[in-house]
Order: sequence, then structure tokens, then C-alpha cells
Amino acid sequence: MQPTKKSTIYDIANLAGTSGSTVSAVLNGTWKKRRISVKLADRISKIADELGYTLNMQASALRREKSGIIGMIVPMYDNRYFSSIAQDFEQMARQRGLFPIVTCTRRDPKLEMEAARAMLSYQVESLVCTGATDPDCISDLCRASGVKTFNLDLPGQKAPSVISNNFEGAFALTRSIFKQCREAELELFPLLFVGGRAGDHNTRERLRGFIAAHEEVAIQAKHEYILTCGYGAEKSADTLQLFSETNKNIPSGMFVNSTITLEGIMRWSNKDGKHRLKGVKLGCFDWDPFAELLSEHILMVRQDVPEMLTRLFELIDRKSSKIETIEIMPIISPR
Amino acid sequence: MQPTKKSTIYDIANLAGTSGSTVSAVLNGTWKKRRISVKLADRISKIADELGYTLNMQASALRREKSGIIGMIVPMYDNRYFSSIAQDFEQMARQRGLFPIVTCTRRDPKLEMEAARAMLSYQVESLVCTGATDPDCISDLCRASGVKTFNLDLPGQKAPSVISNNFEGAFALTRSIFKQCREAELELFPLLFVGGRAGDHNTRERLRGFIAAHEEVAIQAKHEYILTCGYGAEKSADTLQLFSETNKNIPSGMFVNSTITLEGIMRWSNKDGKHRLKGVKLGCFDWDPFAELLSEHILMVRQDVPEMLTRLFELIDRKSSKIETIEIMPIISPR
DNA sequence: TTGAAAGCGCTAACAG
DNA sequence: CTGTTAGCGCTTTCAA
Repeated sequence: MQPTKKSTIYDIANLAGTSGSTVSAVLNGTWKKRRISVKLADRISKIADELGYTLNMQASALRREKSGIIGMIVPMYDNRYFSSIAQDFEQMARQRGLFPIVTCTRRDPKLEMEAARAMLSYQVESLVCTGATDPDCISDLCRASGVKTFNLDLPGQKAPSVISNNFEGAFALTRSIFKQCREAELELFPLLFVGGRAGDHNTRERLRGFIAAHEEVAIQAKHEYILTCGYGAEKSADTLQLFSETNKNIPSGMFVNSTITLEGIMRWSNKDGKHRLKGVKLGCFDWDPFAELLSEHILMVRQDVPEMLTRLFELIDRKSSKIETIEIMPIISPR
Repeated sequence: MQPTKKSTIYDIANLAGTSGSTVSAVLNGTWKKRRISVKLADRISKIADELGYTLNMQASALRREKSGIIGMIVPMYDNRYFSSIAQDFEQMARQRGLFPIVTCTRRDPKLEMEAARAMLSYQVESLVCTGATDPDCISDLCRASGVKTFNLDLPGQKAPSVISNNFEGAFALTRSIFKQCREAELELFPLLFVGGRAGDHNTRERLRGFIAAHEEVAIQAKHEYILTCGYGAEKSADTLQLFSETNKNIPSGMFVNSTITLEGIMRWSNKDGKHRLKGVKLGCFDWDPFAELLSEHILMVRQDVPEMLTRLFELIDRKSSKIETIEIMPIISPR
């Protein structure tokens, strides 16, 4: 029950009747080089165990000028895409003997910069920016400290990036929505596009794919049907409400730009026990297991997180600083 | 493009023609005590800015014997409960000027201990264990280093704990399932209980509530209907498949112990385009926005994360080490 | 086979 | 008002 203080290598050295440097060598495995007797090594290890000794990484890192920390910034945890990014990132970092620090910045540019600064203070060896508002700004900040950055899920001009192939994914998804319509023997018509920020790269690319798929079937995408109302369930619900008030009927096909947008849409659809979107074919650029079960008319694009992280760590492992953008094809589900 | 090295207070001191301690004082705000001239202070700050200086927290922490880091261990990120815990925890920690480090340990006891050890190495000032397999073991480890621990979402015998009131929540949820059955003019019958580990505290408490609610309506809960098949979608799907093979019909009411369990159940239910659970009243101890939309027969218990974290930080702020368990009432939704 | 000593970047006590 | 100095816990020569 005693609130023990932390023990140091010198505590151990005293108990073992030896010196700090010997203890250090034994405890960090350098000791084969220094020909320390196995007996001494064992005694030291045993004492360390008994004291519950843990290395002070702050001190160790300070001395070695190497923290062993890798940082990641994500916007949110609360959807399957970012949560699996965080989860898999941690695992892959640990496999490499690195200590992962992930932090979520709520799509808040100020918080993003603050978090990056904090990571630098804690001496991250490299920093991965996922879905940051302004990754280039963070890259600049980090480069000033000699810290490498990498972008995930959105391309930057100042660091190597791994992203989904948003154009192809959106193209395929839109095409599948049309296919569903055709199978339901509906005449083809311009689809609705809901969610995302008009300015951000991913949304722009997805819109390109969305429009290209319209052109493929010789349909003109409608400008007024593109509702890039940001991320957030409330906003998409309100946007759809407004749309339904000004347009007598909602198109029977819809491209939804994220699960959070889908959440708002479905909530609006089911409000007051109605089913406003009954029969409407939905395609969502993002995946969620429950959303997928919501109706047989829902198609989802699942971004290939394991592959994205594999490629990301290839860049990190080889300490690449070549500025390139690697695009990973997402997976359409089902079919 | 030059990979700048990190600058130190001495780089700044040289450029400003002053000493390291003065720079340090200016940069960390201690400088009003030392009556440093505003002019000097300004010059120093300006130079620091130009160099893109960031404090080396490793060194600072080493010297002050205070890291400013608070750690948290969670099992997963990929459900709304744990992801909002992580998200809100980070925010509340930052509000207190602490640097939050959250890591996910995949319900793997070995990884949990390793992660705790790593956190200690990096000098966390306190550690919150959420849903750990053996929090007491971690508490012991940390106490040996003089680091306070706190348990969240499950009670420990060796640290203050904040948990949901699982008994009351489960009791109310079960009661609501019965109510739904009654409203559908079904005769009451023993409900199915699916998911969770028979050994873990939360599941035990929920079972107690489940059984108590049966007793309230003078129904005997059936032993063979309690399927604590662990966490995991696959397992619950398989379990239900097996159950349906050995029992001719599935009870029309079901207590589902987590969203991941629900996921497996729904997937099994909808497999091959069927609706095996059509009309079955479901109650799930956990909340997910899409799951909630899945059917009108689904009730969810939402654990009160903001309140839990508020109470947790009260304990942390006052550095409590009184071993007590604070129970927070979860919220039944809808109604 | 081992120990002494310097120094990583920073802070705080003390001395001007 | 400011600089010197010691030391946080560790690693790493270098000397023995």
C-alpha cells in the first residue's frame, strides 16, 4: 500500500554493489558487448524485478536523442474508418518497437496545430496526419524540427501521402447506384450528392467520379442536387429537410459522402415513424456494419485500411521524404 | 527543404546574447518572478518563433520530475462507447493542461500489461484502465512506481472505479423488452441473453438485472437461454445458429450484451436474404446510432460517458486513492 | 570484466 | 535584472 517512488539504475547498482553503467548495460541488452559476467547480470535483473523497476524513457530518450515515439493525428474516433485506422496503426507501430501516440483533433484546425506542437514537444520521431484540415502547415512545422510527416487519407504537397482512390471509388459506387435503379426498372435520372466539404480534396475527387458516372450513362448531373453540407448528422438532416421542402420529390438515388452524413439522412428519413426514403437507392462512401444492414438498397464503399497502412509504413520504414501520393482502391460492398 | 535540427534554449540564448536560464524563464512563463526586462523577453520570444523552437518535454519533464502525461487503456476504438470515451477523455485531459495518451489493447491481457509498462516508462502521472481484463494487476504494477490508477467501466479492488450501474440498466432494459412484448400482446416468456463473458463483472451484474426483471413478472429465467459467448460478431452469430438448430423456435425477446454481439446477431438474422428475427423484440446493452435505426423493435442502453468521465476526472483532480466504486446510471433509448 | 565521468536539454536555487 | 551551476536518469566513451 506504500506509494513507492520510482527506482533508478543507481538504486539497483547500490543493492547489487555495482555501478550505474553496468546496470544500464545489463538492463538494455548492451551487455554482451561489455563482457559482464552472467552471474552479475542475473543478480541485477533479479533486483530490478523485485523493485519493479521500469526504465525512464524520458531520460533514456534524452540521452540517446531518440524517443521511439510515433505520432498520429485523426479527426475522430467514432466511426469505423478512423477507429480502425487508429487501431491498426497502433498495432503496426508496436510491431516495429515504436510507441504509438494517437490523438483526435475533431476537425478543428487550431487543435490540429496544437496537437502537432505537443507531439513535437514530446519528441515524436515522425508524425502521421490523417484527415487534417491543413496537413501542409503541419508538415512545415515539423520540418522546422527535423521531424518527418506523412499524410493519410488526404494528399499534401509537402509530405508523402497515402489516400483512397476517391475518384475510382466514387465512380464505381455511382455506377452501382445506377445499376440498382435499372434493376428496379426506374428510368435513369440525376442523383443527389449529400455531405462533405466542397473545398476538401476527397469530396472534390468523389464529385468528379460521381459526375463521370453520370456522363457514362449520358445523364447530366444537376448542380442543385449537389449538397456539400459538411460533416455532421444534424447538418445533413437539415439539408435534406430543406431540399424536400423546395423540391416536390427527392430523386430515388443518392450518393452519401460519409457515414455521419448517412446517419443524419436516415434519422431524418425515419423521423415521426415515417419512411421518407423508402425505395431510394443509397450509396455511401464509407462503411459501417450496422448501416449496411439498414436496407437492401444500401451500397457502401469500404476504404482498404490495412492496405493503406501497409503502404504508409513502407514509407515510414524507409524514411521516405519523396513527395508522392499513393492511391489505394477502396472496396465496394456488397458485390 | 533543409531538414533542420531541433533548436535548444542555448541556440536562442546565443542569438539573443543572453543565458539559457533566462530563455527558459521567458519561454515557460516563470519570468515575471525573475524581473526580466520586457524588451529582452520580446527579443527572446521572437527568436524562438523564428527558429520554430519547441520545448523538449523529455528534458523538461526529466528535470521537473513531472511529465504532464495522463494515460488511458481501452480495449477497442471501434464502437461508439469506447470511441466516445477516448474522444472525451482526450478533451478533458487537454482542458487540464495534460497530454493524453490513449492506447487500445484488444482485450489482450498480455498487451494490457505491456501497454501499462510502456506508459510507466514514458512517465505517465496517472493511468486510467478502461475495460481491462485484470485492472488490479495493473494497479499493482503502477503502485510500485508511485503512479495512481483509476478504473473505468469495471470495478477494481485496488483503485477508485467509475462504472455504469449495470444492474439497474439491465433491469430497466429487460423490463422494457417485456413491456414491448406485452404491447404486442405476446404472452410473457423467458428471454434469451446473448454475449459477454460469464466471468466478467459487467456481464454478471447485467445478468443479475436480467434475472431480477424476470422475477418481477413471475417468470423463471431459463438457464439454457443464457448464452455468454464472449465478445465478437462471429461468435454470437455461430452461437445463435447453434441455438436455432437445437431449439425449434427462438424466443421473441432477446437481451443483447453489446453492439458487437448485436452485429453478429443481425448478420445471422439477415443471412441469405432472410429475416430470422422478424418481430423479435431486442434490447441491447450499448448504443449505436445505426443499430438504433435498424428496427422499431430495438431498445438500446446508452452508457452516460460524459457523466462517467466527469466523475472520473473529479477523482483524478483530487488525486483520490480511496478505493470506492462510483456507479452511473445509463440511459435507456428510446423512451 | 567493470567503473568514472561527461553530457543529452531543461529548471531552479543561488549568487551576483 | 541576469548568469552560473548543479542535477533530473540515462547512455556511452574511455580508462583501468
